[in-house]
Amino acid sequence: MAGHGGRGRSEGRGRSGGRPTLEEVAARAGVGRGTVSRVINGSPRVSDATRAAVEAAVAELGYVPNTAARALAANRTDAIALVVPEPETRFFAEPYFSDMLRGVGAELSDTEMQLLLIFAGSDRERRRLAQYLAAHRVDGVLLVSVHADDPLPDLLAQLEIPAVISGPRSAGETLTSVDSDNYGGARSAVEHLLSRGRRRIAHITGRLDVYGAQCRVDGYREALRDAGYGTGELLIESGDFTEEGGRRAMSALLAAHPDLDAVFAGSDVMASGARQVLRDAGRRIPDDVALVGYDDSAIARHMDPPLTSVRQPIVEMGRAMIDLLLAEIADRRPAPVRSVERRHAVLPTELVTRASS
Amino acid sequence: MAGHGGRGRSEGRGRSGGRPTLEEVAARAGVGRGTVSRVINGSPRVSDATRAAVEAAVAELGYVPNTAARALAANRTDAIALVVPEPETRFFAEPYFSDMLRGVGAELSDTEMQLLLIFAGSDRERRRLAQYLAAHRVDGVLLVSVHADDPLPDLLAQLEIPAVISGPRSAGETLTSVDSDNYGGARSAVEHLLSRGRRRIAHITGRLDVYGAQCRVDGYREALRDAGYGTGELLIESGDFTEEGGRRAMSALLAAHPDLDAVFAGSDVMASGARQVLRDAGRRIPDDVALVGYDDSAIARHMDPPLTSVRQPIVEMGRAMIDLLLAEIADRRPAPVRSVERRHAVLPTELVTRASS
DNA sequence: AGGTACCGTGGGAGCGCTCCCACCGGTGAT
DNA sequence: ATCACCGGTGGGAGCGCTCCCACGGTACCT
Repeated sequence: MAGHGGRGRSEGRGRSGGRPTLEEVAARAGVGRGTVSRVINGSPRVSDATRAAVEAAVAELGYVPNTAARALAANRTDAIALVVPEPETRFFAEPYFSDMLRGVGAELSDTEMQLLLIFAGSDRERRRLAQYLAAHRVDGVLLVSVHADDPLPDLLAQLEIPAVISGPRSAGETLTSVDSDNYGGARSAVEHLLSRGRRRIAHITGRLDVYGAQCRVDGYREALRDAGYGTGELLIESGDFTEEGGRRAMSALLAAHPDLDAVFAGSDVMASGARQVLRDAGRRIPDDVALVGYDDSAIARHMDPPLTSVRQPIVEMGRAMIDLLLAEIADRRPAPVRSVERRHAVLPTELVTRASS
Repeated sequence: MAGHGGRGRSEGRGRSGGRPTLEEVAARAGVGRGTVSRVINGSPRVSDATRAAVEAAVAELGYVPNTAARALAANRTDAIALVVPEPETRFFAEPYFSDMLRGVGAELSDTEMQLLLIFAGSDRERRRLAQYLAAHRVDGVLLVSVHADDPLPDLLAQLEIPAVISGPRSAGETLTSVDSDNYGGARSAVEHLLSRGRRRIAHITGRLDVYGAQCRVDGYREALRDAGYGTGELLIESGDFTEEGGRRAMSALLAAHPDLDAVFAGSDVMASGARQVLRDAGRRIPDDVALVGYDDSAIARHMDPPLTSVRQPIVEMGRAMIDLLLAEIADRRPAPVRSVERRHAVLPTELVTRASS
């Protein structure tokens, strides 16, 4: 807290008060600055005896590296940001973020890296974030829940900041991405319904400008195609991930195909809307119509009857994001561009079977 | 991303790639480095014309200060930490933290300060935190939900890191603190019950090693004393902030004082436990026994009947914590010790009346 | 014996900023 | 006219670290 920059302190660098520096550790250990630096940073090019001497000096002096100095000299920050482009309320309300944070935190705990949580829900916060990124205050960025038209990914690319996105924006995502297997998850849901003897299976989609929702439609379509269904036998109605959307889609489906005996909804929330309409129409679940959702959220567990749903491995996705991001940061360290090919991790989903199907 | 330390880049500092530096801005504006620094930092000792010229150069070059360099030279980080000595799950589960974070974030948004969220639930995380603090990577610390025997406050004092605690650990708290008026909140609850004609009012306390719980007992005691009650007429039973504790305390109270007609519980959770016991004993709420809780949590709103409860201004407490912390940091900047007297803010509570009383 | 290799090491230079001192010219007091 | 003063300014020095070059020593080759 005491000494500041400037000449003002040239007289005797008193031992008391200030934190010890590399130089002081070096003097104590009877070696040079460079050697201490090598020990601190775990370089292998140090003899065991020297390393031991330095470590002793570090312990005696209670030396802790000055992060600012290191950041300045090495041009890195040892910090990464988890950017949440949502208002904070959403962050706390949805278990998705909590799980993600858990995975990220767990994977990061073996590291020297510091995680920053940044909300960018409002315009103001976004401007702040842009400033923050422009200042290169983080070595990399984790992007979750990004909308298709968000300018953030482009900004990151332009600033050449390593970034990993969860839920790619399209099949040709330019950023390194982590995703759950939406296609496979949808397939497993539909195949489950088929195996239960259902024959007229409808699908309520999410917003089709969301890539993941699109993949789920593909999974539905191909599962039925592989079961011998023709294109004309697909019962697809689009929702928008909301409960109201689920209700509307379900009403339309029921009107057009009164003989349907199963519904695969693209999210638990939409399944909840669908359930209301089915019940109002006098259809029993699962006796008359089987229902399957997606996300395996709290809604699914508390629905009446409990909802079969596709679980995404959110925690593992968080871990995977960190793995990829750290790799990308490491890659970029020596040469600006090396492995240009982007990496895309896709993690398996799991069908959680409950009474609704 | 390109240039590193060392001599390696001495040949021509090309405009492309690297971020502009203070020096470059100064050259562009035709002034000295010091002057640009003054403008950037809003010093008043700059003429309007010069300021305009510098600002133009900053805009043209897209200059953004290098945080690491500033931190190194000025010995500050422009960051503060919100330390949560709980596992992350608690953090997401309890609206307390969410509200607190909202207040803190709001108050900080006018500032250049960066907020770090640090969990210190496990031993491992705590060791990490200690290292973090020893490296002085933040200018100040916000401490929430700290237990009486936590060594963290001492560590902060020893490292001379400014800190503000929410919920002082005792009446003689050495750290600057922010609290809600537990005493006044309890008084208002009891006075409310008296005004509703209740005459035999019991109190279920929280853990008495928590200072706030102690204050609530004082409020209960003095409200009754001022209403003319003698010490012998106090009906106090201690809980431990848990639902089970609330049940136990309520059972004991009911056994000892079957004629009680009101209960003031030191938390909503304990009130919830008490309600179960009252109901099992055939007491109607509020007809036979009025019930009042503390915290005004979601539990209170969803209880049957909805629970009258004392609301704490958590968001405002968050704001107040930031105010005090920033003041403390500013104070300490020129002279290590100036205003030694600690500040303690106490914010008013509000009784939210519902059907249970 | 001389040459080459390599390991371990010391220390110069520089990262981009803040702080402070010195200096400038213009005022107002003497 | 002289001097002290003051607002405004330029730039040296230094913050603590990393990076890299240079250097001495040992080991191994020819």
